[in-house]
Amino acid sequence: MTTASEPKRRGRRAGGADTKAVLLDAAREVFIERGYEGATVRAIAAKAGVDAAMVNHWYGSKENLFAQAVLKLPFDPTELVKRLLDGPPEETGERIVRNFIGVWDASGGGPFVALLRSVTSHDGVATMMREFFLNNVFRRITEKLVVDQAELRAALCASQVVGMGLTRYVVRFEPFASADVEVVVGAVGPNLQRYLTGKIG
Amino acid sequence: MTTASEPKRRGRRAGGADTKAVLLDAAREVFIERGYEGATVRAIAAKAGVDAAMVNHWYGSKENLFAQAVLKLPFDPTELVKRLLDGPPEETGERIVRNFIGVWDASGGGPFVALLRSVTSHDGVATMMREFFLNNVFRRITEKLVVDQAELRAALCASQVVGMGLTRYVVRFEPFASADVEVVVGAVGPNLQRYLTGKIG
DNA sequence: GCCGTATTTCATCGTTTGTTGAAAATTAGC
DNA sequence: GCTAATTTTCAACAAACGATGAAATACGGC
Repeated sequence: MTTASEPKRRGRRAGGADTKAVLLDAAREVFIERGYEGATVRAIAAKAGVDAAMVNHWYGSKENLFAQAVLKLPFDPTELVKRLLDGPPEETGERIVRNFIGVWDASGGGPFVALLRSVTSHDGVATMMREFFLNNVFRRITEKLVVDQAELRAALCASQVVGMGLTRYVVRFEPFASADVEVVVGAVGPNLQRYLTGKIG
Repeated sequence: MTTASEPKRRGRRAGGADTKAVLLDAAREVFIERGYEGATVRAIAAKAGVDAAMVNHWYGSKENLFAQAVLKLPFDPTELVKRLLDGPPEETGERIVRNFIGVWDASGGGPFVALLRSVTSHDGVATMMREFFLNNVFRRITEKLVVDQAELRAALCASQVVGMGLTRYVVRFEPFASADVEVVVGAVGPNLQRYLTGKIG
């Protein structure tokens, strides 16, 4: 068996860097930049400074590497929802915008762009986005707010939030893409709030 | 010269169908379904029922075929803008939603999905989306409405509209994806209207 | 019916893709 | 220092890609 679930590290390379981790970081970068199909195993290995065969040695396949590097959530959605619900209910929309833009901006929009860039070429990315945005985040929020049409409201919020990400990080509609966080909060927040607690009929 | 800008049709094949046009339709379908990189010249030719070499014979390259089949607008933006502005200004948001959803639904979301599926793998798609949504549509609308922050308002509208498309056709957030057009109009229209003429500061 | 051109077919080229297995290099345990 | 396990390198594989050019076919003009 060479798939190496958890190496017992008998040998180690000169640089001392952990190849498996370096490979994961490089993979994340390249997947973000080029999407699943656009990212080649050789390009990932090159960015990591190792041989291409290391990918299959440490992760078995490109597919599995993608799952580890991109598909796996880097944080706990429960914590995020708690933060979004913490405060006046009538300001939930603004908090949602502030949080998402804040997190995404901090990483240059990376994780979101990675998902979107691969939503075409990799089965399961769309499912994963549904799972996250709808079931793990917005559905839980509309649940707590006790409103009618909870599912539709959640989907509406998701539509505005992913649209925000698409606009700001991928297609880059100016001046929205470069606008200050608080400008976006002031603009989008109230609309999100209407989706959450307003009249949508 | 064999690139055939406008063939003088000396010869014709048994079926009588115009290969160039058949190829264009097949290309549009496959590009929509698999994106630029995912769509192979051979798959397009197969769907058109012709040899793969026909692609290069009639269009020179896969690149050019993509431009002809997907990148080229199938309609006049000016006409669309006129339609969107025709009516009470306070209902512009609703008209925008009704029009876009109407057009997209009629084609199963095809054109929009094609753009989004290829926004990763083909240079110029993002530029083309900016050109269309911002400069050709929403920027012209906010211009006519004579409002402050016209650029930002246009970008905000674009963010909601592309988010709508992404949600309804690509990631398919339910129940939004299957909702009746008028439900979407009632839900999203007012938000779009606020982006157009409301207070966004 | 012949000729020239347009169209189509076919075989094939040169790359690039993910993946594999054997050999080489490196390190820990003793 | 020897051994065994691990990690890395290297060469190569089969498959699929876009593209090309020559040969074969179909058809209108005459």
